[in-house]
Amino acid sequence: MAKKSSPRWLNPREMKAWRSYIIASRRLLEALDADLDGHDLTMADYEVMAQLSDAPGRRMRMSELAELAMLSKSRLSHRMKVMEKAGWVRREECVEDRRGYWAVMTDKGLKAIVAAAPSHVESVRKRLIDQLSVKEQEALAGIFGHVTEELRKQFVEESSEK
Amino acid sequence: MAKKSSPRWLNPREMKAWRSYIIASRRLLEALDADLDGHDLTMADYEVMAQLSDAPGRRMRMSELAELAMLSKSRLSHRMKVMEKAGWVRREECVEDRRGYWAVMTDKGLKAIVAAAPSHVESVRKRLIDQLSVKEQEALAGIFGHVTEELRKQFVEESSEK
DNA sequence: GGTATCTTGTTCAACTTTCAACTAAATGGT
DNA sequence: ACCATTTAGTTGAAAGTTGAACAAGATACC
Repeated sequence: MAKKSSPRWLNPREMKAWRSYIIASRRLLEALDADLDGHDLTMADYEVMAQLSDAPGRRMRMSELAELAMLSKSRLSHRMKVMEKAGWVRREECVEDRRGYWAVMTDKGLKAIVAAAPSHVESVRKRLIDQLSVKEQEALAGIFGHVTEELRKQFVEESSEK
Repeated sequence: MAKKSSPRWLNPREMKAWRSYIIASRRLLEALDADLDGHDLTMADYEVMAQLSDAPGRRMRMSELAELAMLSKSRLSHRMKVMEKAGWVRREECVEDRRGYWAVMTDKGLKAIVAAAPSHVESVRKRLIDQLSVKEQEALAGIFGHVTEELRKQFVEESSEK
């Protein structure tokens, strides 16, 4: 953990890459969230609903849903309570594992996500995807595919060291 | 606003670009925040401190700081209260504009950011920058520089259309 | 100078997220 | 069968964020 060598500051090219990325990402997320406002959804809730709508029987175990939507169990639990109150989802006890629950999307929930999806996709296009050439789309996928993989490796390493 | 045409769903290439990006971004932010944990900083607070440390006299008006750090005035106000309690910043009344305040970084605050910076930069390198070739760094800067610009344009358009 | 409007920054209340504690059920070893 | 450990999921309190409302000072126009 100790730092012996002097810090390797970012050179101008590296700095530009990093700052461009971080600034655009925040603005992009802001814009996408704002675009979803009319549908009473945040990006996080949208992700939950989208995953659920894709699952067989439109149902998924809470843990798996949390995993896919990249939320903590606790956070998902709280959000589910809200969405349940809105009538979009329902929780069912799980027979195979009596500790667990199924998150089940209701018809009303399906209607909500189906209503929101086209405008969300349009928003993703307008704010990002349609701004990029095919080459750039491929570069984006390449860069971040690689980054994800590397983060996973690093996570495993860090978990095992001590 | 009305949607006449059927939604233009993302094709596989577009989908891959979008998903890779959004997933990696969330994981990356998580990792960077976790790396800052030891210094009692979040990315948002780090940004505030970094901007302030760069400003002439290590002081900046609240509004400008909020702008640069991409926080709402309200949010900055709350964070400042916390950081003030930690002794990292101080607020001074502004003589030229009596409505306003200066956010001023204290020596203790400077020490804190100077202590955190090398490990944060190392973290940005390890998680992102050092994973990329020069070409990829340039692609990243190009893509997101362009995206930022476009978002700004769109924002102006949307503000003016009633 | 008077007054309408805009800007600065804070505050309060509602809401969201995090973190640690907890219940209960499953798993695994002996 | 027993007990320790792990896993699923929820809860409640604390911390963080948002957005509207607000006070007070600046600006602009007549």
